[in-house]
Amino acid sequence: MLPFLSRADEAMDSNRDGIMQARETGTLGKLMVLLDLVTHADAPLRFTDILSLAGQPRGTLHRQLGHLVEEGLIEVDVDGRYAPGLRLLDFAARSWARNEFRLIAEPHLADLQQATGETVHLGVLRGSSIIYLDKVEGRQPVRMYSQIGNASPCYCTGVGKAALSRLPAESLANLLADLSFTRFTASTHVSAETLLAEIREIADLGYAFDREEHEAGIRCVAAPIWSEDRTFIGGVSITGPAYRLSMELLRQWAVPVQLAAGRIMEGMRIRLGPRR
Amino acid sequence: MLPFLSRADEAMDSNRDGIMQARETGTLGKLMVLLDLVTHADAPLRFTDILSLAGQPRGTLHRQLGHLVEEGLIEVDVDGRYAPGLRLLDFAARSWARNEFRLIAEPHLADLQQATGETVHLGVLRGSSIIYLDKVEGRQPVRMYSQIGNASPCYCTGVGKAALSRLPAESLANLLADLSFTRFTASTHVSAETLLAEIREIADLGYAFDREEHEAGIRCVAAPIWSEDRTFIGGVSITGPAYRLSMELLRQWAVPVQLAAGRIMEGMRIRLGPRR
DNA sequence: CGGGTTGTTCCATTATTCGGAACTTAATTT
DNA sequence: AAATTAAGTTCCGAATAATGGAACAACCCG
Repeated sequence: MLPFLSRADEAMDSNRDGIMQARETGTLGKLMVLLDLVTHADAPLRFTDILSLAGQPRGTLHRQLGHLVEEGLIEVDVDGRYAPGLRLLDFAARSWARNEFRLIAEPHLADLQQATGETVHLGVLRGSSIIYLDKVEGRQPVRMYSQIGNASPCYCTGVGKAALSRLPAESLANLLADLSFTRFTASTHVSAETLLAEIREIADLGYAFDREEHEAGIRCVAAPIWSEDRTFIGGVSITGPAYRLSMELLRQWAVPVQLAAGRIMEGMRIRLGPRR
Repeated sequence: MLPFLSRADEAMDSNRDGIMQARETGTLGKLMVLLDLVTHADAPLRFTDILSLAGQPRGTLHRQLGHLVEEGLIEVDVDGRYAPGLRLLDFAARSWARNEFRLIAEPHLADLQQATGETVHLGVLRGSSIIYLDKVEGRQPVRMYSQIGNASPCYCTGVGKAALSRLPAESLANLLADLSFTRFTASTHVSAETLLAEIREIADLGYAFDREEHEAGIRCVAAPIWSEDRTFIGGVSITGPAYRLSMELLRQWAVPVQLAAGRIMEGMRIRLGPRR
């Protein structure tokens, strides 16, 4: 597979108590759990905060954080609070700049934006999250990094549900089994049953809606993008405010979104060569 | 210090042979060296490429890469080549979105852009690199991530040289001693002596120029931003094409750039509280 | 088919991490 | 101001994970 392809069905190791489980990668796994804690927090965390979240012995945690700081993955402020480090930016900038999937999709996203005048997103399924890889807005200069790179749940985003509709049955079942739902709005799916029902519908139609399920007042229509072997799955979407995007309009736009998705898949096939 | 503050004088561990040294952080350090190799490469690397670059035994390297892949920091394509992983994006998006320095500087960058019509950059000194934290362009929608997050050398960028001019003498000496110069254009500094001479000048003037030293045809004027204890150092700059930005014009803009830098420092002081 | 290249697995040795406890420092209460 | 509690740091024997050499498998390519 291309560099942007990876197992779309890997499980996430977290539970509801805030205590995170180490992954099967020894030392690295434990450190990444900490990095996750620090980067996902709403504000810089103090040592004790992390201590209770990580459930590690004090001495151990102290050294682990020290190493992360030493490497620039985490930074410490005057008050001894831990915040994400800037070295992460450098890593990410490179990861993004050369991502093949993004490069292939880029022109088609621009076309779609031109055709509709609304914001276009490109996302990839990673675990049970959608990671947004690109965004093309109209008019106003984009607030960079605004959405790009962010991981959003798959069960309440258009791209997410579109992606799930192309997941092999077994992978989908595993993913749904481990999924925990958070109600963001009145229309957010909160059960695997209703979600699965909609995913089946989407699989037939070939496109998905987000009916203000993630953010009140925001709708979108999305189409899936997948590799033949289904190891790589993502999607494109058109997003905008509900007052401007009626469900009727979204239904009309399902066609151009699917066309764009098709062209991107075509581009992938060319890059991949005829053999696959 | 604030979360965005960290030792500005830490040394970088790399040498010219392409063999990178492990840092003093045990297992993590070794893995980060690998991640550096993969993210800094121009194209996905094959196992053997990394083998020669990293100078590790095959078995060891194999396991290390396996762990990085397992954690999503690196991804493997069909041909077994290694590329940066998308998990890095998620980390970085959060690191960026909540960075205090950037948040404080944001409005002043916009003002500066409005006043001059040219591109404004915000950067921070990390080791001997400048990491760009923000960018405000005129007109055209920004190509996101384009510059943001990128690490550039300190000795050939306006922000870099401005930052160096505020580094304590000892830290500066250490940094210069370890610096290795790459000639990007005809006017790039390639010796510590000439660089030091210019830095002394900049320290007096309070602003720095980039006279097409990093990229031919691109000039800039920059002013330093620093915390009182000099543990945090960065800068703002106005950048643009040489044909439009005469040296005369840049000299005029030195004033607004310094004013903007001053206002950002003021903002930092308020955030930090009166005690420091 | 044969020979080189590339990637993977195994396992005894070695180095690192682990984690309890003692210790220092800072903040809070009496 | 002294006493008390909380917060953060250091230490070191025991437990664990990383190391790296070598053997093994897969893949080209001529």
